Amino acid sequence: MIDKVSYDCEVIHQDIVDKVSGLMPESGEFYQLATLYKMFADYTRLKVLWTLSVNEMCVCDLAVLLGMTKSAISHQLKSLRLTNLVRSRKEGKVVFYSLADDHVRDIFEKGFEHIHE
Amino acid sequence: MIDKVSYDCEVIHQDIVDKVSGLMPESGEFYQLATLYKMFADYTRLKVLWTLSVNEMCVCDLAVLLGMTKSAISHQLKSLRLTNLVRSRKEGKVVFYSLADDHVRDIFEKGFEHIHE
DNA sequence: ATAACAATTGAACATTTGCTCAACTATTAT
DNA sequence: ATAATAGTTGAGCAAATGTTCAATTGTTAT
Repeated sequence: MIDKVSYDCEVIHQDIVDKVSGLMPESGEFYQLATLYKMFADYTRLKVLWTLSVNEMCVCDLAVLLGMTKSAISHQLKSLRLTNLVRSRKEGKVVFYSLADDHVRDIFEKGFEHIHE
Repeated sequence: MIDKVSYDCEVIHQDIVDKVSGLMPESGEFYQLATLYKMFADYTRLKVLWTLSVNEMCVCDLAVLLGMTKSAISHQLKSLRLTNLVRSRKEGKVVFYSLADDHVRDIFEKGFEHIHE
């Protein structure tokens, strides 16, 4: 959480550095943001998120659909739950997962726009 | 690059799985997307990208601004170059980096929206 | 009670990742 | 030519990450 302070050169363009420096969000914001994008940065989690953006789904169905074990899926779902991207509801033995809100869909949209450019 | 095919259960809700399965993008799309989001998923790269979204900047200034060595920054810039998120122009000894296009800004916007919800 | 199945969990392991360090290239100034 | 500085690069290393495996919980059916 602490920014490193060692560097190996002097500023070349002080005006630009000062300008950007004055606008920079605090480091906590960057940590939160990095944590959010980390959830999208793994192949498996990405497919889980995309799937849930289409339909709520239980762990078992996700596992079959994505060709993984329930355990692997469950571990990833836990990460997604802890970062508040998905929520779950239990119905008997079955746990259904769905997106926590619509931001995920927005983020996907921008991502697809970029790779389809 | 090859999807695993082992899983440890049977589909429970065939209708849902079929529906989602029919809409699912091919795996290459997910790989591209994960690669894109990976660039946003690291604290340092995220700050580099944010900085460049404000102003073009040289390696040395980035290093001082972010409190890192030129080497560390240069390695990250290489990743960002290889994924086509930034481009560079050389002016004498100095190399200036800037965003390759506006998608980065869009993706940031959605990310900030989410963490500020 | 017992069996069966959905889901979760923690430890172990292999892979990936980001930084450091030292060596190197390229450009400019003396 | 030589020195100084901006930037790049590859190897090495420590930390983080994703999957597997085995054990466990919770719920339903017999």
